[in-house]
Amino acid sequence: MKETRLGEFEEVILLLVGILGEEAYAFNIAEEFESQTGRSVSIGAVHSTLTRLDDKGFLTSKMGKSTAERGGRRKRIYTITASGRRVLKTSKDFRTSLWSQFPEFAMDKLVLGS
Amino acid sequence: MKETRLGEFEEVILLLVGILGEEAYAFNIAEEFESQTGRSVSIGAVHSTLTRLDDKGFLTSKMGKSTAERGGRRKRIYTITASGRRVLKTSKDFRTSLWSQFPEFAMDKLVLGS
DNA sequence: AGTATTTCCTTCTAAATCGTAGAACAAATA
DNA sequence: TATTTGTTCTACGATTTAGAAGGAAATACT
Repeated sequence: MKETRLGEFEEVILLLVGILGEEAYAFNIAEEFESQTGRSVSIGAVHSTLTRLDDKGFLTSKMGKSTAERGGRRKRIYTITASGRRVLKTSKDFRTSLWSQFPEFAMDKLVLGS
Repeated sequence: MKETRLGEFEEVILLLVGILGEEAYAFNIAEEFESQTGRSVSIGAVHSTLTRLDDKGFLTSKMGKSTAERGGRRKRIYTITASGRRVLKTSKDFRTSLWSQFPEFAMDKLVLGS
């Protein structure tokens, strides 16, 4: 429950949990990660990070219902906490501030998504 | 010279080097870091990160002249490389993309610096 | 002038936390 | 029971963090 720092991988995973909403469970997160970054991750990496994020209080989890698809095992669904949102926001604001001070990126503010 | 991943602290330090320009030497970077983040860093942390960033080819360094102030020892000035710029840009674009997908942050795009 | 002291800054050493991979295990359907 | 979806456990390398040790230039002191 100690609010420590957020590593780079941790931050991405936390954001992905926020983006995926009800679909935020390890396997899915790993797939989303790969499709968004193009780089591959091991499922173990995602799981241990999720656990660490949970320990820090940035997210909580609950077991979901098992679905009716073949092998559809019960999933552990993760949800971002208020504390998690806060740390993400802080991180975002900080980076935005830094970028705006770096001459080369300063004007990128207006060219989002290019 | 292997272009590996960029940790969260590494990214901030690299950005700070870009922002500080000719004044980018360890001590100064550490001070700038503290004033911008409010969190304290040990000088050793900065130095080892700078060295690692150098190894990865994201920045280079050269010894500067000693200044005329008391104790004004020669500084090692760091400069960001093209590869460093590239990795920062990639990281920035990636984060921007993720944030825009997180409902809660999606519209923050227009409210920079708040 | 010559030496000690202070200040600014880097290098080295060590330890804790984060990031990564993959094997082992569990539950549901066919 | 075989296959598929998923989680939990075990380990190790890389990043992050701290602080001690060392070194050079400017100032203070005799």
